[in-house]
Amino acid sequence: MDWQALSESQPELGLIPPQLRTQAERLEIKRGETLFRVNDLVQRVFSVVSGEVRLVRLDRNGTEIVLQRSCGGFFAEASLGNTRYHCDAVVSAAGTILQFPVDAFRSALDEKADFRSAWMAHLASEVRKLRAQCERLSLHRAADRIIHYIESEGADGIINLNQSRKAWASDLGLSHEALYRALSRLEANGVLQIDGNRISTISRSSANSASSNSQCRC
Amino acid sequence: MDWQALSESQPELGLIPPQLRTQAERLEIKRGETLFRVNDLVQRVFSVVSGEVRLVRLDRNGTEIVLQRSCGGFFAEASLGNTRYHCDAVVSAAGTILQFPVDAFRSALDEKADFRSAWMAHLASEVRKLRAQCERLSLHRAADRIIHYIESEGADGIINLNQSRKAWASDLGLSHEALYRALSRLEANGVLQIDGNRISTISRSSANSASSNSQCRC
DNA sequence: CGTACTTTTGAATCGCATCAAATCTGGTGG
DNA sequence: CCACCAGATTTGATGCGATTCAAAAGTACG
Repeated sequence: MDWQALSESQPELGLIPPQLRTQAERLEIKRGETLFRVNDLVQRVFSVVSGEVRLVRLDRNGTEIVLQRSCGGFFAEASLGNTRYHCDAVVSAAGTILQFPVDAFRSALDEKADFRSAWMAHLASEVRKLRAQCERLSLHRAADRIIHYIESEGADGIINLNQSRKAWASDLGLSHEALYRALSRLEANGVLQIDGNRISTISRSSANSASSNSQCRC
Repeated sequence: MDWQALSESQPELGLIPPQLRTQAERLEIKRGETLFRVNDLVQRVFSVVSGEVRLVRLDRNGTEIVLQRSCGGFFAEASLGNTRYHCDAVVSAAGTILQFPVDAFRSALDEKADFRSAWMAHLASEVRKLRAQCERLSLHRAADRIIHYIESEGADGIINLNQSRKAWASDLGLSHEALYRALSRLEANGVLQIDGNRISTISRSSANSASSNSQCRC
């Protein structure tokens, strides 16, 4: 398995120690397939390489509640601490995944101090990113979400998108039409400079500091 | 310090080992105060007991980008892995916080296997909750977010709210008016049963399974 | 060249935010 | 106990912005 190439697209795979790598299995997944179901014993840890996997829960009426859509990287990390799953994992777009035996994963975390701290750093970084994404999604205007994304995910107000605008729109919780329109409006208003996948904010001379008058969450 | 009472309102404080507890400091915080700034050295780890703290970043025009609003529990967990902060921490509602020396925190994680796995489980659980919240916030209709909340945070379609509806509305990324209206509409339509803070979904006999025709994120 | 997908623009509709105001609630002090 | 106040809860009216449906143009790839 080409861990070099894999780690470039999925940085968290770079954390995996050599011994654990040898126990990884590559798996082709087809749309509609189920990787695990509620109450199944946790026996593997999964990472999406390509395609999409959804964690879903069915309510009493059979309505699907999506808990997570994963297009890359580990998912259901909390399963490491549980014996059984609390949701189903369904493939929503064909692709490939990696799977590790959960016992080997757990003992690697126990024994390898390096891996352990790398894994904790990975989790903490996920938490940070997700918190920012929640704040972004709670903004109501498309333009605000775009600016928030650039300022929080980019560097110095500049970002290089590594995904299509349609996928970005989905990240931002917007329809792709809304994203396209907001982008061109922001460019027309001189707020953004757009050059293909390189998008940057333009600093206005009238820099008045933020008001910070918004309501508290609690 | 009354760790018993603290752990009841902030479960993650229950993880802290005795030795680390002795090094905790309680701190009263006032609105407008700054706990740390960008590029400050990471010297403490913080947990909100009451009030609200925001992690913010200022863009080139001085506009405030909110990365996180914390009304309880640890915040800026990623600072444990960094030497300097990447944002400011500003008090947006007066209250009290706990602070731990970061060195003591790190060595406790190194030395105490129990604390370490509890902390990893805490982080993984945060990741799970935040992913579900992101999915929830990417739903467009108020009713969908409410149902999603009940099904993902509650048990068996029943939830006991431990916060005001106004605070819940903020969690859901809705105005409180929109939440009130959606709740009474759902109750009138026989979808929800509302009894004070106990809210439950009602299973309809016409249980047709989910369609799962929604677009992929990628 | 054809196919599948993304990007782009248009028009109509829907749902939520916002502003406003009234009522209800719990807690404080006289 | 009651008056009072700060919040939370509730209802109404209005406007805006995003979704949705539709369709055309651009683009990558076999």
